[in-house]
Amino acid sequence: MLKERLQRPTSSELEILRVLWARGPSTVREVHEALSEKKDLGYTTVLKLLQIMTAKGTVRRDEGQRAHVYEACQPATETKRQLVGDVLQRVFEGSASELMIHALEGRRTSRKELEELRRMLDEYERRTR
Amino acid sequence: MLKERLQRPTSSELEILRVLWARGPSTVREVHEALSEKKDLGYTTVLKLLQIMTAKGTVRRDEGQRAHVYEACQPATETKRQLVGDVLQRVFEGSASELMIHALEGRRTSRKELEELRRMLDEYERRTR
DNA sequence: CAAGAACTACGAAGATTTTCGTTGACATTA
DNA sequence: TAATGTCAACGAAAATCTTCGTAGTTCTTG
Repeated sequence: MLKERLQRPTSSELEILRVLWARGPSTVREVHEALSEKKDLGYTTVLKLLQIMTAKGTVRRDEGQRAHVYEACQPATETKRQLVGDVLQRVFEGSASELMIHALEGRRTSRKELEELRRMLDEYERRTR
Repeated sequence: MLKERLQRPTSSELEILRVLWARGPSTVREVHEALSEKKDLGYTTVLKLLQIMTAKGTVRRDEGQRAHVYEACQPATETKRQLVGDVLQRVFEGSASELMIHALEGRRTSRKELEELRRMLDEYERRTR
């Protein structure tokens, strides 16, 4: 089942990916414990999710040990890009400024974050000039 | 069934909302025709979706005419805010600059769009100072 | 070694989404 | 007015997502 690109993790899958991104390769137990902080999920639920994600090619696993070790197939950045790119197209017809306007409304954005955003733009522009 | 806030339209629902946002209040036939440009959906599929969205409070309808007229309950901006806010939290832990970085990578962004982004930041800053 | 603990695999129930077919009401028109 | 077209309501199939329980296997340890 080769099918690298185009991940669209579901909501639960994303939660698991976030753990894997934060912790690096992890066992079911580790993912389950990390998730337990926030949600109350059964161990086998997490296991099943990881099995499904393996089938989908979202994660791969090392079966070397008895407790298999799971790892995201794509780097976090790539998946995040796809997720935001999806919203960008589906909601904002590709307009990054529309996206950002709506991201900034609906919350108080600190002076610091605005500076950061400007720095980002300079950086991006310099890099792609 | 009062439940104004917190819309999380599904993928299909979003497509319908986009038509309603673009056209304003519309009949099933009108929505169906607009969608047919892109996708191939049956008339009753669109009708059913609109009925479900009515039940969820996503749209309301005027039954004055034989062909009911549907309209989004929330202004487009509000729903878009919620959609992007959702991604902002779930994917980027609330960091707008992370969101923007990933939105810009994964595509070629024109000089024009970058200017627009800067203008938008200035505008936002001025407005919230 | 026997009992219990830690794991994976399976299957399946329940919820939600997506998509239509069918039916019956109402309207237009030949 | 009879045939044809346009609509909404319903129900329901198929696909996907979410969540576990159970069974069977492989350690660990008293």
